[in-house]
Amino acid sequence: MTVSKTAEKSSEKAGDATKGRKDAPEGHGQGSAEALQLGELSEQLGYVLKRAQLKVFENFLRCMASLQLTPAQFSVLLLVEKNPGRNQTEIASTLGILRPNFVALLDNLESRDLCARIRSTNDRRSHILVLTDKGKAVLSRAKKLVATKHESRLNELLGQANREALIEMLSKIANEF
Amino acid sequence: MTVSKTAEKSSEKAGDATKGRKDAPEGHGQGSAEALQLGELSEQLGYVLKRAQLKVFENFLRCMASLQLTPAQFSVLLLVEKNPGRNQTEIASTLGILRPNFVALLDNLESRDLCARIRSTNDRRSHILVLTDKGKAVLSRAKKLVATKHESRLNELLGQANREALIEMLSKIANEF
DNA sequence: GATAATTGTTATGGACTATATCAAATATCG
DNA sequence: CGATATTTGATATAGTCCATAACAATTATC
Repeated sequence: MTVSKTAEKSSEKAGDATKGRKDAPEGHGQGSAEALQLGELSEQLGYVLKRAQLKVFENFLRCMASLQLTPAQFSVLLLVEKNPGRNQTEIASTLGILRPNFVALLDNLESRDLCARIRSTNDRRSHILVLTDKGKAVLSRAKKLVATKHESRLNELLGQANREALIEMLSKIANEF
Repeated sequence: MTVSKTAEKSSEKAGDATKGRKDAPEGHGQGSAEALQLGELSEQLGYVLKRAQLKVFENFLRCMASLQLTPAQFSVLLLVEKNPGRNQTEIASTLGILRPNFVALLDNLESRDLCARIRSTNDRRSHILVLTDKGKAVLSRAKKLVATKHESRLNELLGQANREALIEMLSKIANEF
């Protein structure tokens, strides 16, 4: 497994910092005027990780605009589909979502008829979660959109092999750091 | 540059889902009882990226507990050190922080005497940013902590080469996705 | 059968993010 | 020059996400 070196961009990003320098006679401090040096920042794992995460979520939302699914909602649908019949606590905690915060998320999915809460006959405290037919259909379309417009984007950027290596490393960090 | 395959863990994570199944006679739905299947979720870039980011920030905060520096504060100090004499707008926008939100962040750093706002003589609207002596000292200690307790942790987890490859790929995503 | 624990829920506060607006200062242009 | 537009730091405010406490209903424990 090989990683091809490619990131040569000097990294610009937020804002548009590219106008013209003013070489004033240094009244006081005033370094000068353009292109800040990121310096050690571009080597900071946390910094670059956060930036990448924001970009990926942003792209995800654009890809899912037609279905109106957020990353969190998508992950819930995926998990419920894979594990039908689990209750809220199980689904939520697996996703790292606190039970109180999961309620509104589910209310949303249920109000859109994508997911349903069913009172369990075994334990009448808990709500069993299942995807509705519409939920299954929407999730199916969502998966295609993700594969087509989202993951594919990453593949052309990094290449299939690097993409897999990346996910592998991130998983390792998420699970063992 | 080569990436060694290492992440073989089946990815567990939140909660402790590893006890024993109960094969109840399926009163209604109730799948069964343990270890949810993540399924395609573990392959979703956004999912794994977010989880990794949270873990890394978490670890960063622990490492910086003695200095009470958040990732955002650390990044500001780093950037101001590397680019002394820039104004708030420049520093903030480079970090992807909106000017209004940058004010409180700076108020904090300034109240702790880590950073100073100096009214520019060239443009009396803007505040030039500089690290105080204490700010420089704290940043220096912070860098050592990060290198010692934070980055090193990543190195033993992935290996030096993979760590560099990872940061390179994340940078690429952050800048070109 | 009394007490403890669990489930879904509500209320609430904190952190982070995003927009509109403002006064002071500067830039632009007729 | 002088009117208008723009920029800078700041405030106010709203929205989202995350975290804790508390509660009623239900179940588990002893």
